[in-house]
Amino acid sequence: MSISNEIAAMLLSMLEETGRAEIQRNDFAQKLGCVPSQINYVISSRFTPENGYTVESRRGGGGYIKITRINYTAKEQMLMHIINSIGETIGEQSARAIIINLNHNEILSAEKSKLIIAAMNESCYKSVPPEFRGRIRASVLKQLLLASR
Amino acid sequence: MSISNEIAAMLLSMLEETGRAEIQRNDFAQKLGCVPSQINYVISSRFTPENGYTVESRRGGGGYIKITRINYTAKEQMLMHIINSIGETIGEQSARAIIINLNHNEILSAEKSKLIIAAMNESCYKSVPPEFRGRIRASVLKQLLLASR
DNA sequence: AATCACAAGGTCAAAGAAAGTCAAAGTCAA
DNA sequence: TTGACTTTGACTTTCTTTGACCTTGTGATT
Repeated sequence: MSISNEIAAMLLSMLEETGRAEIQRNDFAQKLGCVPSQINYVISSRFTPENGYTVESRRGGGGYIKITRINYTAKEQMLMHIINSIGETIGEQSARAIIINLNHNEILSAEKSKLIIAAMNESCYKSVPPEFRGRIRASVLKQLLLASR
Repeated sequence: MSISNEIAAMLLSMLEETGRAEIQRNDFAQKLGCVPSQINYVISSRFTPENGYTVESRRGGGGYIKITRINYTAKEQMLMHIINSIGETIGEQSARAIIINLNHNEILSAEKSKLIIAAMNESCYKSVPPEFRGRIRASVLKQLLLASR
């Protein structure tokens, strides 16, 4: 298990309890035995809007970093919003993040999520040159999401 | 007995126990006395969708390779049979026919069928030269069927 | 008010750690 | 003796870890 994963797990468990995670970067890094900037790395690689999180922070004395889960009220609109936000091309990891997030928000059932994730698997696109893969993956994802309503 | 067979046997025995095998490529290769890339060879030659396996992986620190196998009930056998009957490439109409058929035989729910049919839509593959389309469609279909149980 | 020191957090690029790709070379049975 | 399957290793891509340096906020001193 990598340190980044532990950091993420720690933050997730805080989010679990109270719906938000508020930390002081240096303290937190110290507690987990890593350099402070690694906290930023973890946040920017795992607690993205795509993953359903927002992040606020403040510098200076008494500074902090606060992570909250995005709470979508209109679920149907969220789907459309997400579909529209998908660009011309997408990678397996990002696609996966989107699906997991939708599942988290109960917009996609576990079963459907599983299917869609399967269709995002890189192995599906092996037969085509790399520069094409993201484009097709994006189209397939959009079609699947549209059909999932 | 070739090394590749030993690697496969090792993975199979892991799968036996829990239905999934998770390894770290370099460690595993070391333990078995082969070069890391041979693990990829074994996986891509033996743990294919046609054989009922799905593979996920991550690179970088803390990376891994995870193999899962489907269970073998009557319906799954049926599915595997179908998956194996799909060739290297498939057109939208044939794909659609297969799915509708599976749905009629109650092997696929209406909801799942709808999703899979959406992913077979020619419009998904427009961004890629025609000669590639059938191939990707076939891989996507196989993955989806595999994940549909 | 202007300045200064300190206390946060932010950025970025280099180095490290894993897995993926590909093609050349080797093996072996038909 | 050819053709399918294996083995190997150089090179690539992706993800993580680290640290030097930057920016911003707070409070104390002039």
